[in-house]
Amino acid sequence: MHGFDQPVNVFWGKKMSAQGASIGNGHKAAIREENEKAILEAAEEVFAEYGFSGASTSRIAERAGIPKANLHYYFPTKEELYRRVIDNIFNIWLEAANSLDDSDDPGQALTRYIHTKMDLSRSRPLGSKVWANEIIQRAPMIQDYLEVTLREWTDSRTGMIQRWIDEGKILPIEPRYLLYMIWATTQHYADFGHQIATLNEGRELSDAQWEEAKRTVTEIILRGIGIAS
Amino acid sequence: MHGFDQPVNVFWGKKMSAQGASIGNGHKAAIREENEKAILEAAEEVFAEYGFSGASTSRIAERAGIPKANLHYYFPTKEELYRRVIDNIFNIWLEAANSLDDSDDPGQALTRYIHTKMDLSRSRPLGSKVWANEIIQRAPMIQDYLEVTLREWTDSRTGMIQRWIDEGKILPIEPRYLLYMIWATTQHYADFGHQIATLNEGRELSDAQWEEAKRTVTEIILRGIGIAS
DNA sequence: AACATTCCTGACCGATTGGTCAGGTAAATA
DNA sequence: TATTTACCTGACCAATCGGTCAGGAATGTT
Repeated sequence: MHGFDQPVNVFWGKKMSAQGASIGNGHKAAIREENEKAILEAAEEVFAEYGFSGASTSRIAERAGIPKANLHYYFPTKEELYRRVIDNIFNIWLEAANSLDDSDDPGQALTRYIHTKMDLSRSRPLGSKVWANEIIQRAPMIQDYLEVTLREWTDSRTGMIQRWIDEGKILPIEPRYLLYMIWATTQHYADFGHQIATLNEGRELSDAQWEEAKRTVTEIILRGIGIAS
Repeated sequence: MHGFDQPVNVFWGKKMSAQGASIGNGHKAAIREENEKAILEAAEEVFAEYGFSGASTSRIAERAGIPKANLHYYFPTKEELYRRVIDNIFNIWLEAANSLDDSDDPGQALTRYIHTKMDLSRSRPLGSKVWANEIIQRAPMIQDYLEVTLREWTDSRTGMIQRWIDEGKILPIEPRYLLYMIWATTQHYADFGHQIATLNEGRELSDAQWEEAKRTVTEIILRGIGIAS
């Protein structure tokens, strides 16, 4: 993977070629920041594709362009690195979750939420895949997230939806299964993006196709719960 | 994992304890059938949870209750075993796919298809998970299935849906995205079953809850494309 | 210039990986 | 009963795994 038996001061040259040009200011803190970012990005890619057990630290290091030992300098264990990746993903998820609130009517609120989730599936598909892998594996690392944060959020939103039903704003359906449907449908475009691309003559959805998908999903769900469009 | 340094003819005793009582007729063919079945079941479990790269043959053998060497006697390579598992899953998927046909009106056809897919998610969640893992990993093993069989099936069904639209039986939506929505929503109950159970106070959905989920999903989708219910 | 701190990495470790093989046992055939 | 065939498995293999470590290089501080 790397050369060996080379003279010692080739290190400098190797470092440059491995890490690329520096970003500007020469602080140590900047080096740290830069390397941690590269590692976290590579880790998200590899964890998304292979899951926690299937991912190898050497593969992550390779994709980040650094030796494995250097990866372990910044992130002592694979688990620690994985937790950092999961943390980032969950925070992004939380942000999207906030877009579903009670500030306006059901149609606007749900449209905004569905669009936010769809956009997230396009801009950050890796996060969704890491999450999917984690759930498929029965959430060995994030069970606490599910039991606390996600449960509280879900309870509050099902309550909100139930109020919409009680006020006659939407048809009576079980709120939980509406939420699951929105999650499933929007995240499908990230998790199953490869299948969708394959069925699209091997190409990723174009901007226009993406907009049409968003529109179709939103229309079916809103009309499905009795909101005219 | 297994004992060692034991007298040779303990083999008999070990074999019995490892494989349990024989199923009846003592054909060699029966032994083969029985062992292959046990291995395939264990493999589906482990591949579902860890994906291809994350799964280990020793773990599969352990779960099947046989030594790893015996697993490799029946399935020489991990890849071969994986292909057999994938084959089984795809055949089941094909069976479900046949339930979406043109023999009756859109409402009945789609209701039957959604129910079949939902039932499959409950009875065979592992298959769905193996498939999900494979797609997330960009389908290294089943790309041919996607490009040929799945593509042909999808093209024929989108054509059928488009005809329904042209005949004014359902509202004009892009057929592809309707299919994706059905796949996403129904398979979500298998792939994300752990998350759903966690949000259900840690319990799997009861029979009644399952029926309500099916009803909710079907209602929203049918109403969403303009079929009254 | 001297020193301290942080960054960096080849070489290495024990454990586990997918897979092999010699040599055994059990069943089918003759 | 003798022989062929299929089944079974402990022990082993090279490769890879996650992780360590000694020690050199680069940077920051004085």
